[in-house]
Amino acid sequence: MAMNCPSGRHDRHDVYASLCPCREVLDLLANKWSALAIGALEDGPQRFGALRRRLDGISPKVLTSTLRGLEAMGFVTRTVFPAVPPHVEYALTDLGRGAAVPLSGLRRWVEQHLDEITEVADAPSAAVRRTC
Amino acid sequence: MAMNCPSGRHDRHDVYASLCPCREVLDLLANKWSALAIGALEDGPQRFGALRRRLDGISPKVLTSTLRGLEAMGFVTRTVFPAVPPHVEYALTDLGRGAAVPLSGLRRWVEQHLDEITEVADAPSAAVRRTC
DNA sequence: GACATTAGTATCCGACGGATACCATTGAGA
DNA sequence: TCTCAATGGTATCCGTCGGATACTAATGTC
Repeated sequence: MAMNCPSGRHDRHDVYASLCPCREVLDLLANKWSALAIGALEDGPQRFGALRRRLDGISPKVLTSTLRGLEAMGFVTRTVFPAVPPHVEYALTDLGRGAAVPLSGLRRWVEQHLDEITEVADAPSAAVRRTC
Repeated sequence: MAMNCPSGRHDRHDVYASLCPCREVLDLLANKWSALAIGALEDGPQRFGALRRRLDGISPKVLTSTLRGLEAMGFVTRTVFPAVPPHVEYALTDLGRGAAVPLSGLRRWVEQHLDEITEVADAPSAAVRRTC
């Protein structure tokens, strides 16, 4: 149970240490929209509008801030093609492709176990709709 | 690219469909504190205070609401032992143990790749502290 | 001249996260 | 007897964030 981070140099990081930068990264990735955006970009580079449609229900403001956050940490690149109307492409970096692996695992787990979850969450004041 | 959910009965769920209950589940699990709490509970049942200490930096209010959310969806159980001072134990359900797998993957990935991330996020206005 | 397209930004509002203070109850210690 | 610590929260306040909606610039097309 090492508290590795708070004390200077180290080569083992710990998401359970509040001062470890891990926390910021976890906060960025452990987020509904980030998980969906990175997953969408696994199919190849996408334009803003395509992501907006794929991430059904996201508002443009939130999509912008999600992508800016991912860009700032080096998970995606943003490429502007000078054209009118504007043409901007977002793509995963190598780092982004790496992060996509555990995130895909999470998305897949949720999809595959939803039925069990709704079953369980059923009895007490149903926090989850049962049918789509 | 199936939009499986919005139309009644189905046995394939899709986190990319805004109306699929998947979304609520993903929103609950794809969250910093949920990921940490479920990870902490993998070591066995824990009391409120122990979780509070383990999830370094969480406020009691947020810990309560996180645990209540996980309980409502059937990922953790809450057991009250009638005693003074109060004694309450939180534990993973089978479902919670299942969800813990991809979440561990995500936490581990972040810890193992933090150095690359800070390196990349370095050049532009460093959104991430480099040392702990 | 009117309209569609694209990648956002501007604005408003309510919900949520985070920080802090506080509570009830009892056993142990002074 | 008085005081203190321990536990599992709740109450309160405040700033940030998410979500919804409207709007913009610049150009090609009809």
